[in-house]
Amino acid sequence: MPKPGPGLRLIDVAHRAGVSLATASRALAGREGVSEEVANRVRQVADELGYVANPFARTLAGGASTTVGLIVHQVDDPYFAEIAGGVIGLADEQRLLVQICHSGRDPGHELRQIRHLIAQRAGIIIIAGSGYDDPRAEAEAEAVLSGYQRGGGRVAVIGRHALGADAVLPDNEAGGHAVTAHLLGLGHRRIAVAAGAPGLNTVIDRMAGVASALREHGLSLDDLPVVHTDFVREGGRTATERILAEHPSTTAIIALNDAMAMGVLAMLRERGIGVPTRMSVVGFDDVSVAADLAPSLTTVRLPMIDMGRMALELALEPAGAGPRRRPTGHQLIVRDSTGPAPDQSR
Amino acid sequence: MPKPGPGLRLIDVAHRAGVSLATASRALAGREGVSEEVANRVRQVADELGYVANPFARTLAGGASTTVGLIVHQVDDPYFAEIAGGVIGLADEQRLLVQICHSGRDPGHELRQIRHLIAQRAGIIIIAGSGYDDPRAEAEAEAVLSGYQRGGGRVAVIGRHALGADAVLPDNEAGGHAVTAHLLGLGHRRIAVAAGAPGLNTVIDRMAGVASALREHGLSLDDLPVVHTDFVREGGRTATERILAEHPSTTAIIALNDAMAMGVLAMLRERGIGVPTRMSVVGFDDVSVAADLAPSLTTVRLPMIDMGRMALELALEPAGAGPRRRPTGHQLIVRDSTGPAPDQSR
DNA sequence: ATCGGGTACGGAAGCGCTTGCGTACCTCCC
DNA sequence: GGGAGGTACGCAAGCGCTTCCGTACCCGAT
Repeated sequence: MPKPGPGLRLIDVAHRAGVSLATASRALAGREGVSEEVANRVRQVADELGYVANPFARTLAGGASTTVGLIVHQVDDPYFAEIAGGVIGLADEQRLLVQICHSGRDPGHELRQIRHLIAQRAGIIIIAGSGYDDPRAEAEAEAVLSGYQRGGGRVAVIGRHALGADAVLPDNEAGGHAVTAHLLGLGHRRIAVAAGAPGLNTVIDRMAGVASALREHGLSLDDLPVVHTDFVREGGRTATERILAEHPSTTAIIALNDAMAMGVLAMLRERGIGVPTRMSVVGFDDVSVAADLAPSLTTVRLPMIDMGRMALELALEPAGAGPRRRPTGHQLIVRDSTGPAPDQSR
Repeated sequence: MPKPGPGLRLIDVAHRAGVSLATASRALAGREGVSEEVANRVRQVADELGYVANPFARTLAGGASTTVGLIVHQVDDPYFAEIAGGVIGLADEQRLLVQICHSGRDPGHELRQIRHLIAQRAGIIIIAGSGYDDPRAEAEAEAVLSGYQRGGGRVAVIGRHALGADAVLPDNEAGGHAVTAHLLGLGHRRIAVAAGAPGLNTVIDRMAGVASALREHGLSLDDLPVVHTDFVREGGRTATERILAEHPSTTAIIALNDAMAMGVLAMLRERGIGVPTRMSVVGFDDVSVAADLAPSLTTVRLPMIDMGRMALELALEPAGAGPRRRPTGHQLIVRDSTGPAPDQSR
C-alpha cells in the first residue's frame, strides 16, 4: 500500500485509475467533461490511496485558496478575542484556516498586513476594528482592497463603514444613546466622557449617540468634559485622573469601551471614590469579564462572537452588487456600577 | 513602474535590479554565491517595490513555508489570547503569518487540527494548552508530529511535556506550591480546591505543587476536598456551590486557574460570603483582568505573552538533538482576595 | 602567457496542480 | 454516407519559485 498523504501525487492516482493527469484533476474537482463512470473510478482510487491534494500546487495553479485572513487590533484585547473566536468557530466548521494579524490600531501597519495577506493569497479578508479618520490611509486601503476584490477576493469588515466592502455594523450610535439616556434617567447631569483617540470611527459614532441623547434632554455635548486618551485600560485611568482634577463635581463617567471603563473603575478605587454612590460608570461592549468587575459594570452588550461569525458568513456568500451592511443589535445591561445621581448634583 | 503587491513577481524585482531570477532568489534568501553589493541592491529594490514572495510557489518549489500554525483551546479565553498575542507579535516581526485553530480541549479535534495544519504545509506548529491524560490520543498525536518533524517541520508546545517536541513549561508545580504556602502561612487549614478536568496535565501538575506545600505543613491532599469541574468560569461556580454545600467550614479556595477563580468569586458574591473576611480565594495565571476583579485576585503570574514568544523562538531555531525545555518562571501576586484565616477555624 | 581553482552569476529543470486547446470518436441529420 | 456538432479525454503550457549545474571571469601560482 502506498503511503498516504504527502508524497502521494495526483499523477499516482491517475495512473492507478488508468487515466491522464488532466482527467483525474477534473474528476476530483467535479468538473465537466468526464464520464460518470471514469469520475467514480478516480474518486474511488483517490479514497483508497488516501490522496490529499497539495494546497500549494493547487493554489499556485489557479485554484481557490482556503485560508481566511483576519486583521484585528490585538487578539489579547477581549473585544477582538471574542470576535476572533467567532470567526474561527465558523471557519472550523467550513474546514477553513484562519490567519490572524495585528494592526495595532496603526493605519500604516494595517495596510501592510492587508498587503501581506493578499500576497499570501488569502481568499477572504476580514478586518475587525474601527476605521481611522485618516483619509489618505483609508483611501489607500480601499484601493488595495478593491483591486483584491476585483481579482475575486472577498472582504468583510466589522465596525467600519468605509472600504467599500460588506460590513457588520455594531449599533454604536444607538448604544451610545442608550447608556447616556440611562444615566440621564438616573438624574445625572454632570457627566464626563472618557473617549479613545478622536480619529477612530467607533469613538465618533458612539459619541454621536451620546450627543443625541443629551440633546433630547436639552443638553449639549459641548458642555461636557470629553477626554480623549488611548482606547485601552490605561487610557481610562489617565482620563479619570484628568476628569477628577478638572471637573471634581462630575457624578458619572461614560467610558466608550469596557477596557477604558476598567481603567476608570481602577482609578476611582485608588482614589477611594465610591461607585455608584459618588460616581456612576458605564462601559461599552460587555466583554465577558464586565460582570465580574468590582462593581459589576453597566454597559452595552454587543454580540462579539456573532459579529465574527456574521462577517465570515458575509464573506462566504458571493459578492453582491454593492456592499451589504448587517447591523448587530445591542442591549443595555444595567449592573451595579450605576445608580441615582447624588443629591447635591441635582 | 510595475504595479506593487499581487502580480508582482520575483522576476520583476530581478529585472529591475538588473540580475537574473536565480540571483534575485539567492539574494533574498540570503544564500551564498551573491556578492554583497548585488544582494543589497536586490533587497533594496524588493523593499521599494513592496515585494512579498508568493508562499505557494515558494513552498511548492521546496522552500520553507512561512506560516506558523497555532493550536489553542480557544482564543477567547484570556489565557490563550495572551499567548496568541505573544506568538503573533514575534511572527509579525519575522514577517510570518499565524494560523490559529481551536482544539476545544478535545484530543480528537486537536489531532484533526494538527493533520489539517500539516496538510496545509505549515512550517511550524505550536500547540498551546494542557495535554491530556489519554495515552491513545497522545500517542497518535506524537506519531503524527514526529513524522512531521522528520520531514523538516518544527514543533513547539506550551505547557505539556509529552509529544517529543521543544517545550515551554510554565512553573505549574512551583506555582501551586506558592499559592498553597501563602494560604497556609495565613493560617488556613480548611482549604478546598476547585480543579479542572482530572485528565489535564496542567491540573495534575498544579495539584502536585499544592500537595507538596501541604506535606511541608504536615497535611495531606487526601484530607482536602478537591472538586473537578470544567476548567472555565462556570466550572468555578459549580465547584464553589458544591464546596459550600459539602464543606461549609472551608476558609479558603484554591482555583487552579483564574477563569475558575472568577467563577468562585461570583458564586461567593451571590451567596453573600465576604472575601477575604470569611473566605480567601486564589487563582492561577494572572490574566490581565485579575487585578480588576472584586476583590482583586491573589494569583500566580505566568508570563503568557512571553510564553507565546518563547515557543515561537524555540521553533525558529533549528531542531536540537533532543527536545529542549524552557521553564517560564512564576511570581506570586498577593492582592485583596486573601487574608488571615477567620479565628474559629484555627 | 598558461593553467588550476575559486567566486559570481545565468540557464533551465522541476515542485504538483489546473486548464486551454487539440484530437479522437460517436451521433445525428440532410 | 459525408459533414456538422458534441462529448470524453490527453497533451502541454504554465502558476512563481528554488536550486542544480554550467559558464564566464578573476586571482595567484607556475
